[in-house]
Amino acid sequence: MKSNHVTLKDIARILELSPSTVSRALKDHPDINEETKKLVKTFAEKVNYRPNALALSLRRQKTNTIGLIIPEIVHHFFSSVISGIEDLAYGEGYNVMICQSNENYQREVIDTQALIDHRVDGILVSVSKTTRDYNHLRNAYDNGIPMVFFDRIVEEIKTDRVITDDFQGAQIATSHLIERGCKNILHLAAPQHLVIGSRRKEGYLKALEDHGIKADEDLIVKCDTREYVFSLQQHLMKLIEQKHIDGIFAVNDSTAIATMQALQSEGIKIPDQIKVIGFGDGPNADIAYPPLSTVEQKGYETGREAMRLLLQRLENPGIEINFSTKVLTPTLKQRQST
Amino acid sequence: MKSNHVTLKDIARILELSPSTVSRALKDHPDINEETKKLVKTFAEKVNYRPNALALSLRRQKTNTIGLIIPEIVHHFFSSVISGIEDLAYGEGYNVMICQSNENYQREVIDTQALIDHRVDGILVSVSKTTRDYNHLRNAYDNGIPMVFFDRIVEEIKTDRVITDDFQGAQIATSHLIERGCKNILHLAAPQHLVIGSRRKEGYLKALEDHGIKADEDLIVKCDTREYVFSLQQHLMKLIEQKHIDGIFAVNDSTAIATMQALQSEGIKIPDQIKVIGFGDGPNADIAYPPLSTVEQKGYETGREAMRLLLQRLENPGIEINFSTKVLTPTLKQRQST
DNA sequence: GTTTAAAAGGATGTCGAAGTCCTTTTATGG
DNA sequence: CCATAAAAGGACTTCGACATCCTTTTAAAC
Repeated sequence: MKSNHVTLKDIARILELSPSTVSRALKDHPDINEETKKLVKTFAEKVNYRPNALALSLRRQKTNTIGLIIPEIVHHFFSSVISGIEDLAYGEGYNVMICQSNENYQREVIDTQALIDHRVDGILVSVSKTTRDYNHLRNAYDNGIPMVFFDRIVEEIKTDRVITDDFQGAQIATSHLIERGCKNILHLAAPQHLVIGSRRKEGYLKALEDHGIKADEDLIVKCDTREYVFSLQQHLMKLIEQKHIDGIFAVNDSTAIATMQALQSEGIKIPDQIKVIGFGDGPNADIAYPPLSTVEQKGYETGREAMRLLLQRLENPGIEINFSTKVLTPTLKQRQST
Repeated sequence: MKSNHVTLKDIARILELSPSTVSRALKDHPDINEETKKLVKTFAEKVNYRPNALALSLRRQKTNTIGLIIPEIVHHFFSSVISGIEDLAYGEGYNVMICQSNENYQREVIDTQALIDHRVDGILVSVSKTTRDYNHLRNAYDNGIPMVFFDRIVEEIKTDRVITDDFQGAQIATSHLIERGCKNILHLAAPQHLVIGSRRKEGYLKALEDHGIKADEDLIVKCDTREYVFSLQQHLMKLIEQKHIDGIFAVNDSTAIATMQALQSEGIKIPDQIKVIGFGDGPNADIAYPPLSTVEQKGYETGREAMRLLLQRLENPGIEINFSTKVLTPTLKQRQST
């Protein structure tokens, strides 16, 4: 069993024509006789001829492939992004080459290089958490490959971007808790060196301020994973009792869900005694008990927008378009936890 | 900003050498003087020269890319599979081209064709639920592209396979329910034209038989998605009442979880009144209320094994190796729903 | 009967890399 | 001093598709 792809030359040899003629017959070139065209087309169909994409790309200097660098496919947000990108890309005749950095800087560098080596027409990137140096991306950029950053952007590199308004999202979430009657709201926060960490905290503080509630530094706890919640369980319980916590805004859904589970194991009723809200709206929110209210982060739209911005550049080569930043506003998705 | 990739010819022109010399200098060919080599290498490094992967693939008749066709990336099982595949592939110098069929036959056909067009060296496939015709895959096969099926295999095409022992998994799950005291066990099944659908049903039946319980065709309901559960809710409730159902084995976790939610909304206590077990063990099982007992399906291992089988063929071209089927045995993961 | 052009198709070069073959220069042996 | 070979590097070809340029045949025009 060996590779046996049919080429133009093969067809030409068998039909006793020149490769040029076969090529033109297949693309309805006026110089070719109708009879000949029919003959060639019928035969090509019969032997299942398909032009070699590599040869085409090499010749055309265009691969019709775009590269995607993404931290982790397992996260629902990112897999939704992929769908958004693909749906648009496919429609326009582009393929997507997906690379998973696994939140690993080294891998991200290798992936970027692989995409450049394959001469992708454009790159969509969401950088890994561990990436501090951006030379690999700048390199792609310098090679003239259009790039669009989404979600985890690199501020140092000026290009198109698609981001979620984390500040406003957090504000919406916190305001919602306040409107549902919460007075003492705990915020489980992400590390402050991450943009989402600080922005979401700021939104939380802004909402408190807007409603005339004094912020309390003790009510902001660094805790952004499921495991973290359980290891802090004792501490959190003490805090809840001392501060009469009646609402919790967690920086992401899985932390929010773990928190609900921890509280329930201590006999606390949700939402009656404490209301909980998350951020992100993956499918977990629906599965949790009670279903989790959260702020919906639009993965599919993020992908679509990023691809749209990229296509704009690819379809208008040579035309200078000012870089734009698309900000998506997350929306409240109320369920039974608030 | 235009594409400005450096080529061998560019380097040759600037250094006033021939392209051949530059090519050989870069690969340490003995015919080239050390001085020249150093000159070329230094310069190549400086201008960030990277060979064009397209040109290389065309010349070598090998792309070092393998194609992956997968139903839906959002599913935890499949994204784990991807990780398993990538970890092995990267190490061996292969890139992975991921295509998502979205459980859509048409898309799967297009994806397969795209992979063939790109002349991937091999293909890993898990077929979509809606695929009934396998000509697109047979086509790839006839083109001499090695294939490995995983999880959702096609029995008609003889090639390497990696599957989970669905029969045994279902048997383990059902036996577990019986051992926990269930007498009337409902099975929410996948379509029977899917191998996982029929095998899991058979495992369920075998477990009943082993424990001397008579099977009842009415207790096998085709229902394999979250949405399906809610649309069948009335019907299921009637069935549960009439048949005194005390245990449910769902063909996958999300169906199991949705079922628990549906039952709970009708006031039924889990596991006290009805015990529920799923299949797959994604991260959702831990989040569900109560945490879902399930049969652990090994996504990462599945991907690794599939890639391993494919590599075996790619690294031994021309050598005939008998097709093998690797069967992974799932294990019981008991939580609080049983 | 010759000019002219349209119709139909072939030959050649290009994209980028690299293997095969060929040429030039220099050194060594007899 | 010539023969021979090693050292160093260039020319040519190939992978597959296709665009550009070139050739042949035939029919129309004068």
